[in-house]
Amino acid sequence: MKRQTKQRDLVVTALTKARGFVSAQALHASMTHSGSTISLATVYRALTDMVGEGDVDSLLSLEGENLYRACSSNGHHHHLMCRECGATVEIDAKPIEEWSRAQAAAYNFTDVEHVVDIFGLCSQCA
Amino acid sequence: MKRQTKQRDLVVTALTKARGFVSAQALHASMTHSGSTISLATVYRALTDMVGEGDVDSLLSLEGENLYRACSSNGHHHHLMCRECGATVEIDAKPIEEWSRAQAAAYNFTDVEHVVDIFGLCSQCA
DNA sequence: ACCTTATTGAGAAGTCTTTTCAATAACGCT
DNA sequence: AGCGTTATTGAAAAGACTTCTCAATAAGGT
Ligand SMILES: [Mn+2]
Ligand SMILES: [Mn+2]
Ligand SMILES: [Zn+2]
Ligand SMILES: [Zn+2]
Repeated sequence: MKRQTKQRDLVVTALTKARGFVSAQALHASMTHSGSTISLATVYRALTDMVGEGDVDSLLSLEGENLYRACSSNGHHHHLMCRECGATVEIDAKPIEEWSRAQAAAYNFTDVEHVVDIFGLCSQCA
Repeated sequence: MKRQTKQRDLVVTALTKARGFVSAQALHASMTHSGSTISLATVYRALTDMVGEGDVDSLLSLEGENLYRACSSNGHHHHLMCRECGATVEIDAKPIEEWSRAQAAAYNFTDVEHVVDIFGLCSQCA
């Protein structure tokens, strides 16, 4: 059975305090800076579990690094993210969903999933 | 000045023969299998250069690996790709471009770029 | 042919992530 | 509260992908 540990709680807290998407390493660094002695491996494990349970969103940065965020929206949605500070806006995109489905159907692709994210500079970082 | 080498030509040839998107490592493996003694580093260098010159498209797989393809379309476009065999369909997405711009503007984001790719199983792999 | 220097091959190194395994601690039970 | 089971942890090793280093090679202009 799944156990509730201090470490997992700390990861949740730290992730919630983060402004936007953060990497596992950045999160671990900030936790360490705050006095925690949690290991990097445990941060990775916690984030991976949370993503699997749907409590946390993840996406690949343009550099191929996994970033994580405790999103407020529950359902499927997309992101507009500042590539400088990580600030993130959650956006619904019904037209995208339709478009994606239509394209897949048109070319007889099944079991489809789409990656749709927008990266830019927020007004503060611009 | 840029020099034309046998190795670069071989990479172009191998990439063109590939059905869809392939990783640098897969491409190198297939070239090696075909008798070439080109080094992996050179394959990476060639692909990186070609992407920079706009002759080759690249995208991040869902696992975070860089994949490459010699696309037929010149301009900006997106991809519907089989996650099993790499087979790829190039798709225009005017509505997506508009939508992307609109979202960025609405939230005062500048210097935006979007990642829009659809992954699934092609009819053969399904 | 010769010279200059961009390019190559081979391996080392870098970065992100997962795995291993012995030690620890969460939680159900008494 | 005490106990036993076993999920979880920390630390280090390993794995995967990519880039870098540097001496040797070869492209291409003269
Ligand atoms: Mn989200
Ligand atoms: Mn393309
Ligand atoms: Zn910003
Ligand atoms: Zn396929």
